[in-house]
Amino acid sequence: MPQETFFNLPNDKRNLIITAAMEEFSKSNYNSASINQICKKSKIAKGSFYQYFTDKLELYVYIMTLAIEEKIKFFSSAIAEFHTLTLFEQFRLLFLKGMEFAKMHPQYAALGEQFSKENDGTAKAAVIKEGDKQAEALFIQLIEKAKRRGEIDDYVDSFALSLLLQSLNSAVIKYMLGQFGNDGYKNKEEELNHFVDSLLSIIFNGIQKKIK
Amino acid sequence: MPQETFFNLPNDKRNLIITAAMEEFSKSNYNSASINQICKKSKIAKGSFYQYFTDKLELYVYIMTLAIEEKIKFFSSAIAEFHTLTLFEQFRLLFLKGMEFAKMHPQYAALGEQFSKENDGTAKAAVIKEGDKQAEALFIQLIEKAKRRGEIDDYVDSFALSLLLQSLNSAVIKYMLGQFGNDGYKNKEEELNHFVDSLLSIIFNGIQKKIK
DNA sequence: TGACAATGTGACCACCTGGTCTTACAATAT
DNA sequence: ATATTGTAAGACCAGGTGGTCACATTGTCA
Repeated sequence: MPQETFFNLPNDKRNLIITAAMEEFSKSNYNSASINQICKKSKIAKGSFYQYFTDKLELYVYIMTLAIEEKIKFFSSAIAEFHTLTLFEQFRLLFLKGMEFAKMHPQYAALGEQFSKENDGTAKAAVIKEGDKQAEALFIQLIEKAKRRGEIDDYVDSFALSLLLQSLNSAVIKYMLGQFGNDGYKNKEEELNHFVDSLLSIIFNGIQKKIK
Repeated sequence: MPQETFFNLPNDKRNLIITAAMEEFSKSNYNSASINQICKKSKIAKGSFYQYFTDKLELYVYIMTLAIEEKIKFFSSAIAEFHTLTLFEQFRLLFLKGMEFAKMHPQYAALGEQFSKENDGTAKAAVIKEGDKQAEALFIQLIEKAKRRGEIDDYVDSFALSLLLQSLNSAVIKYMLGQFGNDGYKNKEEELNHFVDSLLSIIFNGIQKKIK
């Protein structure tokens, strides 16, 4: 957590620092990200920075925590209504929400992308601390429940399916981040929806030609 | 390409440099990887290094090219017999070969992993140059052919399926690299085979409960 | 043996890094 | 008016970076 001096700052200045740090950490990994650049961008002196944060790691953890909190907040409403949905609808919602999140908060999504590529073990561990593997746990939970409801075949390997969904999810987000940012992604809504449906159709129906 | 002085080197010395560079580039990304460390590890002077390579980028491209060539060589025999196989068998072979490659050449696989995470656009572009998207092209080609043979349903979105397979492929390799390297992975053959079959079963048969 | 070219060497360069520390300033309390 | 406190500031530090260069060493041919 930052020092209190940081929270005593006028909102504008504090937000400027946060913005600058987010830009830097979504552009470069932990080692390559530069405190000097963040100071320059947010127009504060080096000495001031070290009165707000004890070191680089504290800033990194703080920024990542902000992104994670935002994402949880964004998804919580969707997850709340999960119990009323079939597994297909649950996955669909998860994918679409993920894409919507990346569209609405590309900065946060980019931070997440960068974090997933992070090499520095210390930095990664400091962010994760305890509650990691949430995504995997969530997927597996949904799958097992659907099995019990008889929605999907028992022979499906829950872990394999969970891994598949996770990697697919991140691939889609990465693909989206690549597409957006440059040109406008408006009016692509329909196209994206269709794409998600194609993916889910494969997973649910398989690709093998059915014998009729 | 390295300078001729590099190729005039005795094999031992040249290989030592290559090994050291591979270790460094698979541990750190382009920016963080250190020429000084590579020199120290391979016991050559800084000045000598710059007689073999004009700059860091040349070394990086050279090392990555070696890894790519090795991978292509490794896969080429498998791809040669593709026309005799069904799509399911093709995918299965591709996955198993990929895992075998990561097992036999963890160093090369780690280099590939690091490259997929690379932030530095210049370094990435220098390695890719023209012939990227080979994996995607290969997958799509296989899928389209299988469609024409009537092996899989026409309604399957080729691009979606290709993205699914790619992301799955990298996830499996990443999972394997995480497992191996530390403890021995011997005797895990059966477990890995089963895992691949689970994944392929999902893709081919779907997860939805069949009405009998 | 001597001359010449090729190669090895590490001190050195400018620049950048995360982090410190002394000084300067502003506001408040006495 | 003075002392105390909280903060802004940026010069400075040790250490690392990619890259250079003058010099030492070696090998080869005459």
